[in-house]
Amino acid sequence: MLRREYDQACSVARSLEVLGERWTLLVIRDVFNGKRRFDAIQQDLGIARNVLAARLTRLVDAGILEKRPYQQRPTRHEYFLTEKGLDLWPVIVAMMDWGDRHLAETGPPVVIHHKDCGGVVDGRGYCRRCGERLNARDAYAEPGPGGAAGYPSSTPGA
Amino acid sequence: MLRREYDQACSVARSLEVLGERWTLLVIRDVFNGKRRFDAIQQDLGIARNVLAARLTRLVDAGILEKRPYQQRPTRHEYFLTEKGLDLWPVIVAMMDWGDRHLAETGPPVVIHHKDCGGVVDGRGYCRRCGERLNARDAYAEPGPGGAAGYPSSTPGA
DNA sequence: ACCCTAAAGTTGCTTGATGCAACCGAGTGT
DNA sequence: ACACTCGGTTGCATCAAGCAACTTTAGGGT
Repeated sequence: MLRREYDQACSVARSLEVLGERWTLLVIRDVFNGKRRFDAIQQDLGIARNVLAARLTRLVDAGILEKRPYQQRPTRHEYFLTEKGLDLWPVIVAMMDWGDRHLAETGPPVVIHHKDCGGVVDGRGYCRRCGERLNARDAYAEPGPGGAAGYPSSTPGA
Repeated sequence: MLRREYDQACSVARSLEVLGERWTLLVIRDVFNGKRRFDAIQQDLGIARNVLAARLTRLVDAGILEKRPYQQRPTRHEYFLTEKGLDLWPVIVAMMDWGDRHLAETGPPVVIHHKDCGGVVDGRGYCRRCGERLNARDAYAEPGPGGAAGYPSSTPGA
């Protein structure tokens, strides 16, 4: 990105300075869906490896992801969402809902469910069945009628 | 953008194919805030004119903005949000809320209010005072304690 | 010993999107 | 006649993204 900053007194602009680069939100979505390792994300997105490395370090620097070693010698790490990262859940949900309603012809490829009651989650992050207002930890994703592969019933790890 | 498509069966990815380019969401935010003309948006964002032209035609093609002439000879137009564009309001609200909570040190630069009761709108697009679930037409933006210039009490035109 | 595989990147080169400034065309103001 | 406005378009330079090859530290097979 040429000039990374948008220089605006606006929280949308400030958010986009961190999230607005190509691939960034899809990387975050993958981590939400339980893909925590470099190669898993790289293969899922088909993103260039150098670009993925740049995005991950930037997200770690921004406090959105956390890098944790899961083995030594050789050291291998996984990426987890921090609280700040988990707070992005409503953004992802709102964007998914908009795409479901305006871009998906064959129905939603992915449906989000409420863990406690199994109800479907709406575009504002509320459970359609019990009406509860949810956060990232209260929900899980599953393939929908639009047919998405690679969507395990994953929970956002923290 | 090199490969515009992310090629994923996911509504987040499909939404980002339209919205994910640099500047696009800020252009939409400006139209939400009543900036409907080319030069108004260009001066507010400091975006290159050719890039703004490209974004606007793409957003019109995508059915998010609508181009309407407001005078003849010479023909001048304004850009308005369509229903599809107005439906992006929850995305903007969620992103603004995240930035307010995690990036704004001096308080929110902009606060969204409920037209009917004047209450403040939360990150899910609900009125904190009367509890109503709101849409774009129910709300207006005003400068907040974080100090944002150029935020008239504007309503999203349609 | 030797070869293959794996994870998590790094390096170098090419391609394409962005930034900048200048220009254009139709009409208005003085 | 001249400058000015709005809504762009054109040309060129720069920087980010894409791609493939390479690296490091290990384990497994023969």
